[in-house]
Amino acid sequence: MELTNTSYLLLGMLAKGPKSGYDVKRFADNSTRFFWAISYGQIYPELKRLADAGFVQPQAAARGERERTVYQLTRLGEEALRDWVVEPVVAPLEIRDEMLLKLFFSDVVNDRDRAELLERMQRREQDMVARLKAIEPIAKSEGGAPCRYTVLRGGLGLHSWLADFFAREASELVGARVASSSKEAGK
Amino acid sequence: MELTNTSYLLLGMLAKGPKSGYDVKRFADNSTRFFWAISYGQIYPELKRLADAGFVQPQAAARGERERTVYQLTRLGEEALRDWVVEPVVAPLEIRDEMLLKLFFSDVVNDRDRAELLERMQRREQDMVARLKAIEPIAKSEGGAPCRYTVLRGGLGLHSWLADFFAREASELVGARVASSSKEAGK
DNA sequence: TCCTTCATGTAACTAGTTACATGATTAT
DNA sequence: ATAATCATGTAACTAGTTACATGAAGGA
Repeated sequence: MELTNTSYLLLGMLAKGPKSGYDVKRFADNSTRFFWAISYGQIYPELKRLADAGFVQPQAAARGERERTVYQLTRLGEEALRDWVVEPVVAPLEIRDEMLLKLFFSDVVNDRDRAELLERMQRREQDMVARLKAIEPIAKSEGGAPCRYTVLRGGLGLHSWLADFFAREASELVGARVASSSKEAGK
Repeated sequence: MELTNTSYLLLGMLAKGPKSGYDVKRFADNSTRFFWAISYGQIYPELKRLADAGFVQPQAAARGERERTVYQLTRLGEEALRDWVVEPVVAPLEIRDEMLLKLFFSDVVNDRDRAELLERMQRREQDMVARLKAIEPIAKSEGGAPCRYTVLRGGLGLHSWLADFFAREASELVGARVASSSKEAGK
């Protein structure tokens, strides 16, 4: 069976202890989703595939009347995960950003509109920094998983840098606009 | 007709002058592809759709026997592009990174393997910086399109920051390993 | 009582990539 | 010669999202 990165995401999640599909989603939304998003439409079918192939072991774990299945990583799953982590491939960091695309083409609008776009982008990054900071204490305290914290600090630094960059570019534009309009006024 | 971000990418490209599908791809691979990749499988059908809807105007532009169609932005296309750029939506910056995913789960491997992963990630970012630097002179000299250069500087700063971060993390790991092994030796 | 969270799932859809085919032109 | 680039296209595929359905449990 062919394992995709999304499969390994699931294996990795289960390496931290048995989880239901719901648990995985909840945890992923506070961690991996910032560099590898995942939806229920992938999680549930993929957990079944992984179970069929013996990488994970399903266990009934109902709470009262409410059904619940948790999956536990098998020996095979552990090995597959480790093999994947150490496999020396170099994959690109992929970025998709509609706002950056707008910025790239924003020569077709005036400075004021471009400055507003930059300010929106700055705010977006600030918001992201705030979100990441909110989960920092949890990530920090997670014993036995220092990597989560490392990755979080990376994201924090990255988005902080971007916030600064957009702020700088925006204020430069506004500054230039003020300067030229005062020149206009001085004429 | 519903326009997607990919449609606007094409309109934006044509705003810089009439281009064939091939031209668009070539230009995109040196610019937008770092934050919005695009393939022929999207370009050619989408150019036709845009032409049908009147956003672009196809023109036969064969070179010798070799067929060639260039597309020119229409008034309608220009307006659609401008409207899209100024439309005040806040979209997230999406990242997908297999290596970061590996790093996140790398608690399951030893320090040495993790350090190697970090070094590979550092090299990847360095390579990206080199690639971006190679196109810097072109982007800088492009008269009338300062935004391309702005975005490029952003990418350059971003990947430089990441290269430093991974280098720092890697050397910290290696340092700790050396320190602990010398402690072992000192016993 | 009603809202939120817990919990599982799938069908339909959208976006995007890969791999291929075809053939002219230009550079080595 | 022949390799690289120019140029257009599509069919098949893969990945991933969205929207929906169902219903129990727990807290306000």
